[in-house]
Amino acid sequence: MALSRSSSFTNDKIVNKSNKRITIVDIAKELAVSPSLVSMVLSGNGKKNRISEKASKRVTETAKRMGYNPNLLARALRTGKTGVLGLIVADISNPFFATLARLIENEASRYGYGVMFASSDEEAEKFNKIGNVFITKQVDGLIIVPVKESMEIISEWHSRNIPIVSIDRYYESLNIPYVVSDNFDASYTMIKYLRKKGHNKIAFIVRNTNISNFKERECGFLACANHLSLSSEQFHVFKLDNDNWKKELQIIIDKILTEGFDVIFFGQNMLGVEGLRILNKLKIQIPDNLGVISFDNSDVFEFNKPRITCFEQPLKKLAETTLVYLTNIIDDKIDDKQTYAKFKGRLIIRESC
Amino acid sequence: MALSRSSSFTNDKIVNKSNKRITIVDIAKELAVSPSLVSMVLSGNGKKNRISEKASKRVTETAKRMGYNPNLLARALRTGKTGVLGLIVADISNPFFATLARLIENEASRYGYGVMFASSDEEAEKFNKIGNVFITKQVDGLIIVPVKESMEIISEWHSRNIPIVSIDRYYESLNIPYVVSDNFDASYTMIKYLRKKGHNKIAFIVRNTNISNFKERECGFLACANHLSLSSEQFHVFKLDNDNWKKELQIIIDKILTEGFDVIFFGQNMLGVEGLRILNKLKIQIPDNLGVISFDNSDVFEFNKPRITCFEQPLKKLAETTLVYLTNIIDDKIDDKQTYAKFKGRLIIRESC
DNA sequence: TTGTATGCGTTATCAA
DNA sequence: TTGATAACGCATACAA
Repeated sequence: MALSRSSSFTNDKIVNKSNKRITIVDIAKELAVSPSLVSMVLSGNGKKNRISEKASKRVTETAKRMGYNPNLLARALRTGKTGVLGLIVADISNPFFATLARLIENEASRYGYGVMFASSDEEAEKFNKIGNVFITKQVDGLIIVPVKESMEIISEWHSRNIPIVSIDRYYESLNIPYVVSDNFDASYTMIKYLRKKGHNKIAFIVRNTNISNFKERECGFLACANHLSLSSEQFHVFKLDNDNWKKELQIIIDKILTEGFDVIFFGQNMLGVEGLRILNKLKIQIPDNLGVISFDNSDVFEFNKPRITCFEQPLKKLAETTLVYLTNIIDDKIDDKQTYAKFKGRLIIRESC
Repeated sequence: MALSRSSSFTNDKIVNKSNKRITIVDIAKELAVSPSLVSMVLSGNGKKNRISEKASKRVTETAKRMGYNPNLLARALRTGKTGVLGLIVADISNPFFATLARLIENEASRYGYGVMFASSDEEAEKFNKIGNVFITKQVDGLIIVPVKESMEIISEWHSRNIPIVSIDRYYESLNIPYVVSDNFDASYTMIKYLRKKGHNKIAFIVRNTNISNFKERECGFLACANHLSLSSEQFHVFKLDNDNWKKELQIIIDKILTEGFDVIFFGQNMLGVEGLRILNKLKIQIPDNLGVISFDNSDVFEFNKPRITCFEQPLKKLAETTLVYLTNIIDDKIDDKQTYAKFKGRLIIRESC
């Protein structure tokens, strides 16, 4: 390969010397027309600018022949559009977010966007830093999973007119479009199911944070408990602080076991997986000694024995709608105020309760 | 913070109204110096260009005061460096790649790079398209997981002098740096372990492709079988074509069960998970009726009952080394020929065999 | 329907 | 040690 003198590949270095990148100017020269004409055609605005069919054709053809590739950087500098979206999740290695990321990737590419990602680890500081990096890199829009204490950060971005859609979680008081599942309904449904199955003493474990999704799960839980006239002995909410939550979880589970709850309701994917790890280690018999139900689906819940009943979020819908919203904001097609979507998920009944 | 009027955050809106983006020209005017001086200081080349301490300080200070943010697009257009890396994995929603992506994200950010990702779904066509999008977007480098039939595509990119590091898989004949685990050793180790446990008839399931990792796993398997003088009845390699592999897997597993193999060796994470799903559905007793061992670790393998013995890859090392290589190539610090790293992983012994 | 001129914000070259 | 000026490649308002 390195020997063939005539191949355009192998000559790259040599060719590069004489032959810099092909630009619209080169094409214009070749055709003896103006660069602007070429630009209009090649940027897809030929029709809009009423360029003649013939001229258009000539341009596109020689562009192809000369091996023209638009310099997106130059275009971006000029137009302010990079064609890149920024995605901030809590942790891309968490299957929940990885799945979400994949769906978002698919949708984004349908609209011609690439996506940069980064993980916040649920830390506001990282969240802030990442977002600012994205903004500095001039992403056209941001898809964010808010974290604890991130409201002001997001608000600040919003005030700079960065197109943002919040996914999975949201801040009601921010006028930022959001796409979430109906966590209230989900909790409610799950509790009703537990009651129907005859469970009498329910332990609900959730993160101690004001983030919408966790809060709504808790509210759904409490509302349903209230609606079903459960006494305060029949249910309890256990809250985990973010730092060192694994240790706390261990302690809470010990407590739950000694206090004779008959079912644990994990308020999140990660809590469910980690909780299950602990329960398995303790060799707790599920569902005989203890029922288990968890938010979010996961391969783990399917492979654990017994398989774990859970509530699956409609991730595909979330991703789809998020991109509809975001592209609309970017294209100035919607007022971003009060735009939101809430989708219902589904209970997947298995053997754990 | 939100109350302090002097904070740069709260004043942002007010500033934004009257004030378009602050550029080095604005700063230059303010200080009555030339834009080039400002540029030199702000781009960190002050020392190199022997700008006086005093001038440097004045520039940085007023830049901060005026709320200057460099326009990375303009810089990128000028320098040709975007500060973005492109990552092509087979599927970001696959926990194996999601974990890898997270580790790469961490490393990349240490070097000041952002990362765009996309999934090839093991399809050469998508792989090609994605990579070209990345290149068009002028990423500074590419981290790729090659797929079947992707050699020429990669070679073409390489010939265009795109910095590339291949991870997890590689093409020997391409002079492209790669970072992989020692798949040969892994297979070898696993088989030796199986033999030691007394297994006599081993079914090895792997994808039918020439991609390095799968090929080496197969070679390791065969070499070890040979080394241990296994007869041809004592082992067999089953190969799956990519399209519709799930159905094929089902058929192969049926065959394995009827032909009385006493252990299945899954040559990949996904095969292991899907295979296990099938075995569980058939209510096969593991390890009594059939032993199971798989490549790659996974939560599923930990939660399945019995837990699945597997071989874990040293993902962190892969990610670290990949970024060392890639940044070196980008900075022209190494000759990219014949640079590679192979790391050994570890066997995780559990109850499935 | 086409062409001209200018700017996007930086950096790099050269001269002072 | 600093400044003037020319690119980087493209898109657009305006003129023809």
